[in-house]
Amino acid sequence: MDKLHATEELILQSAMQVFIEKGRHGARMQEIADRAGINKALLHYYYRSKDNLYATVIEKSLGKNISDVMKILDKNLSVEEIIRSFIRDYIEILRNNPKLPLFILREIGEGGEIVSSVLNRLVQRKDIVPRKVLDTIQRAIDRGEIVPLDPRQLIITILGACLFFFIGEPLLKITLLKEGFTDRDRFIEERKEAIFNIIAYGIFPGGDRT
Amino acid sequence: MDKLHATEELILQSAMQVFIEKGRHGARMQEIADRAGINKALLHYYYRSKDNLYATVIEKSLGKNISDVMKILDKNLSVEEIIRSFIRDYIEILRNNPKLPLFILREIGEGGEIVSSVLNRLVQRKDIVPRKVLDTIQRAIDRGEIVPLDPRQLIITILGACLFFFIGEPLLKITLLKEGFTDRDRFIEERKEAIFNIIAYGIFPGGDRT
DNA sequence: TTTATATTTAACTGGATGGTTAAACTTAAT
DNA sequence: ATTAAGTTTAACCATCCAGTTAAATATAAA
Repeated sequence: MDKLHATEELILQSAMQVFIEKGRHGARMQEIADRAGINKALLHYYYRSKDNLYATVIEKSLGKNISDVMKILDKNLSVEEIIRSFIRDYIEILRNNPKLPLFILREIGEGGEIVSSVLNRLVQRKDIVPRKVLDTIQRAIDRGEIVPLDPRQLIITILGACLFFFIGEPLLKITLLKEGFTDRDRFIEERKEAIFNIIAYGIFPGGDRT
Repeated sequence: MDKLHATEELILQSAMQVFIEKGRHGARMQEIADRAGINKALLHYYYRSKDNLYATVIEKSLGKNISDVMKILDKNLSVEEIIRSFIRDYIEILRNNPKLPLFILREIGEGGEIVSSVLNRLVQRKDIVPRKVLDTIQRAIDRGEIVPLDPRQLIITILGACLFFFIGEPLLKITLLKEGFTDRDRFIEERKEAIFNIIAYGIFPGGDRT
């Protein structure tokens, strides 16, 4: 990376960290500068304003997040393989960036002009509807390979199942996981299997549908 | 309600709204006062400081959230009935307070001293591990009524499945639900059935386990 | 009516923040 | 070596914010 973009990128990474930790209004430009090991004036040299920096961070992290999900979902595989690999790969991504999803959900949930224009720009720039996987699921339903259901309900359910451990972890640790939670990595690994098995086969053995 | 507590409660409700919308650092005391229809000095008369008000809001909303979940989970029912009623009731609660969970997850994810001490106080004050439902599930597993799995994995999966639509809605609306999402209430109702059926029976018909 | 408490007003304050500036310094390219 | 661009420093500034204050007013209770 050339020097010009190195500093720009360094600032962006530092800003992302601080915004993730402190939120948009809690983050301080001086702190971002300290984190990046530069002086504050340089933040403005490169990004002009706090809002601009924030918008760039939102755009970057959102783009990456959606891209991650789409990449995993849009594969030429059977539904079973898509679900299995999605759960496995997405949880791996979440394990490596546990704080990013909550940051994104939080900022988008909060709304505001900056977020809105980032979202609008994103939508204008490319189609982010996961059409392929929706079709794949629907075709599998038509062929009787999976039960009739709205593919979107299925995907939302899987997303939520994968995400929740990571976005709710501090709370889970004082409630559900307060006792006997000794190996986080193992629990996450088990999570991959557990989610897939529940989604695929449910929890009632050989159960009939009602 | 007596007058003394009416103002105190009014301030608290207004503060909760504003904190939910703007976050801790984005919320302004003047705005909270405006929302409550009082003058700003009265905020300090009743709650002494912004931090104190925030801590009270966190404690209140967290307490309610955990209480909601625990109340639904800790019933004397079969596993099937617990899951069915949990999904139904929890989604109803979420429908009526769509912004609260994300607020809580966000603030806890952000951490900080205030949140930590609220969490500590909460933990000291009472046991918030949902023991009963964990036992119920484990006993059903032992009896072969449901497949062997870690009860905590199951509960986390169900929580995530119920929550995600609500916390991720703005993002889902430009991605997965961009097209054909015309009746939100209907979608939410369908969600109850979809989640239950997926959890209970999975998506592969009469599927064998792997 | 008096007393006590709750509420308001309007102005103020100290500190923090995002942003700016000019000059100096450093680094990279020619 | 010179020039151009990137970076730093240190100070500054206007604005905003949480919090304060004294006095006045309103409301509730006795």
